[in-house]
Amino acid sequence: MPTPHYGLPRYRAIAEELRERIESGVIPPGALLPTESTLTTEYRASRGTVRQAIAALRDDGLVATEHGRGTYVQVSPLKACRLLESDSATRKREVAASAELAKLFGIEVGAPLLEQESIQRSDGAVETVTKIYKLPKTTR
Amino acid sequence: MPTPHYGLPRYRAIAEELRERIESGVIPPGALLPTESTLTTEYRASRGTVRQAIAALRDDGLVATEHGRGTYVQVSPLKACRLLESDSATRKREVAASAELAKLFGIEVGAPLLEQESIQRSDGAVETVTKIYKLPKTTR
DNA sequence: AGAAATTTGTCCGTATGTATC
DNA sequence: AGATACATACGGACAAATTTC
Repeated sequence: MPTPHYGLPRYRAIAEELRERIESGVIPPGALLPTESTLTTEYRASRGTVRQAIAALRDDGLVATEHGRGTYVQVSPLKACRLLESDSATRKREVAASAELAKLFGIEVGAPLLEQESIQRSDGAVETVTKIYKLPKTTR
Repeated sequence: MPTPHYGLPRYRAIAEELRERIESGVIPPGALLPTESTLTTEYRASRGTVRQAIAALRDDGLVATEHGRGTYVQVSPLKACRLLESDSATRKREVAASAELAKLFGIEVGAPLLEQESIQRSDGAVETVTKIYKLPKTTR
């Protein structure tokens, strides 16, 4: 049977489907995605196509794959905001905008920015450091 | 013929070979890489493997591929990254650890760290910039 | 400790679709 | 329109890491 792909490629469609499951919380951060062979039968796609879909999510940093283990859902940038509220290892401070950040926000270099830093540890070792930059409310 | 791969996977070996050609100037910036089918016969590898090698280079920002055209060597890996990514939503790159991050991760200042940056906009205006730092996992 | 099962990684070959020249 | 080149998709086979028994 041929392999036509009208519109969205299948691997992208599958990636979007999985992305929704993740972002809606059906598959929470830290949980394992269904195995490749499961997804293969679920979507009736070849393993290569499924792997391509997962690779797309991985490129976006949404998931991480480990050999022999599986593919884990990562703490996504958006959800990181919510995590900050409950996490203890979090800190807020005002910093001066770097050249890069200033350009992004469209402000002057050195202008004040609000930085929220969150540190995630595993067995005491720092695993991830998340920094969220926003404009101070006073400038809005 | 089976598929043994002692040590380095073939697609990585091919990627390294191509990287050398690029960085040594044999294939100058702006030039086209050999076509996939050419590389297929050159390395006696399947097209999928060649494409995997090219994808690796693309991930590093060393080349860019255009449908129906070919794969171009980028002007300057580092500079091109900054220029091209000014609009994209998320990007990954390797950065040198600042004093603060080095202390947190327990590494040396300037050691490589993986940074994933995510930009959230609202009506075109940058609202939030999220940066997630992790230790590079695999040996690069 | 060791064997088996599970799961992801690599590689091949083929066929067809789509964009560019 | 035809040729060239990259994109998508399938299926099969074996390798390597992890978990389970």
